[in-house]
Amino acid sequence: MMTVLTRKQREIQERQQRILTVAREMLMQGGYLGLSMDRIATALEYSKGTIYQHFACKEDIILALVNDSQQQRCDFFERAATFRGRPRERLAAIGYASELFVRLHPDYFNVEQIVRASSIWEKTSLNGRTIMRSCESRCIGIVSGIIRDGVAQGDLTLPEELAPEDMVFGLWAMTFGGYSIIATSSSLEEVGIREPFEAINQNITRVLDGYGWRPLASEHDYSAVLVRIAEEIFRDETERLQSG
Amino acid sequence: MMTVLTRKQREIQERQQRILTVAREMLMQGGYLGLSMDRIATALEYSKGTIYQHFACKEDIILALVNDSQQQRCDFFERAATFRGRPRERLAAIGYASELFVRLHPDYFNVEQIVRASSIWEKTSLNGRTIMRSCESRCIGIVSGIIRDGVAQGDLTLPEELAPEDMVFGLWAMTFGGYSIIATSSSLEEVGIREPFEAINQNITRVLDGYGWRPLASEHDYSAVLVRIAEEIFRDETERLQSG
DNA sequence: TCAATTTTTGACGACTCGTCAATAATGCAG
DNA sequence: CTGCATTATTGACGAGTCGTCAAAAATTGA
Repeated sequence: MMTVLTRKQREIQERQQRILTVAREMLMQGGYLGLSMDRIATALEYSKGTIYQHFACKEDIILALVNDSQQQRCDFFERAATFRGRPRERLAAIGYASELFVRLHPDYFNVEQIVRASSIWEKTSLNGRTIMRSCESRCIGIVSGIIRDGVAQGDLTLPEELAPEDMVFGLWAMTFGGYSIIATSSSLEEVGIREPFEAINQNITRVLDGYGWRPLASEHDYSAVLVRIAEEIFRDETERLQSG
Repeated sequence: MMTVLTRKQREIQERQQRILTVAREMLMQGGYLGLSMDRIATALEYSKGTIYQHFACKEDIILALVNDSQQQRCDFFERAATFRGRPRERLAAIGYASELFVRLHPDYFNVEQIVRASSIWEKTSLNGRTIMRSCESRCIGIVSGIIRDGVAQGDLTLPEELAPEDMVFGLWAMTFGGYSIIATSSSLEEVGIREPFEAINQNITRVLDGYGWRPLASEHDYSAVLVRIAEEIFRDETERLQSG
């Protein structure tokens, strides 16, 4: 597809990006209520009507922001799944990807929570919703695929009544819940939770051990594996994180 | 404290309740955006000013709703913790309380998510926030207490670097995340998650097994324990659930 | 009974969002 | 280059929102 864009089209694309950039800033600053179409227009020195040419409503802008990040997470997951190793090691790579993602997008879970809550979802366009759903189910598919590999290789046995997807749901719930709480709670320290990220990792390890997924954490040096994952799969991102 | 309320004071208290009732309805109907102070006033046939005599802002009404439920959950947890049995059985009682609560308040996690997201929190009054925080930390305290009992009785060993609170955080993340996803996702079935509640229970069991908390799920008939919990601690609520 | 106090009211200002006729810019054909 | 057709941009507008506050009504108590 060798489409050559006209100058106008390029301008429009660029403007779309600028809208999202300033919108993200406003959202971080003042949450859902801090994001205002008028203020976006003023900030970019366009009229409101022009902004509405790009997005049908405020909520669609927010969803676009979520989807931008969501897509990056999907990519992270896909790359993580290519790690060469036993299934549980590959799942560790997913875990690494997950944490990397949340550290690179510290605000993401705030925004996802906005979309999920408060009747925002209902106002978004079908298109945006479809993108979000497809990202979600791709991520689920990647993880459940690894679980199936684990079963196939004999490292893991699931009870009959439990589908791999049910196991994914547990991991999903723990990470989504954990990161959301971290993003929205001001005072975890006060209730005795000093290192929430580390706590999530620990607890996820326990889930997998609880399923008896070999090799267990006690049988294998997973921290060494994580070092390899960081180097082999996420070299650039890891560096970006350490320097930023 | 033998305070006798005047007729007026009783009226006011009653009105407060009615405000919350109609607000809850609106919130369920149309989310954050569906809740309007003008409409509350119209619905109750008072003027807006009178509503503002009860709550300083829209957000405080929402927080009051959350706190109402939150307090009930605290009570559930406290009652659950009184179950006579080994620590892990008492934790199972907490799990039962948790599920009972979410089933009795199917909308609660929607509302909690609204409060956590979208800059609502910042607008709430100090008073309401304090109540919510105190409920939260009471719940955490109850669970971490049970964990400490488990350690004390030799049923459970925690790694040195892990505080009981970190373990609580894992359970909290899984339940909060799971219930929130359930409350806000329309299409779990489509991605292969058929019985999300059951899946959460299963996964929590795995976490505890992963910590090696005796007796393990395989060594003990916890479903029989749950029957006892339902009968001995939550007889009324369980019935209400089955008939409602 | 009547003045002091409390409660209630709803018009008001300041902001939103999203629309849409009118205006400006651009593309294109002759 | 000119003049028409198409596309893009504008911002005033309607409909709602929240929260305030002087004025009106109700209640209290002496």
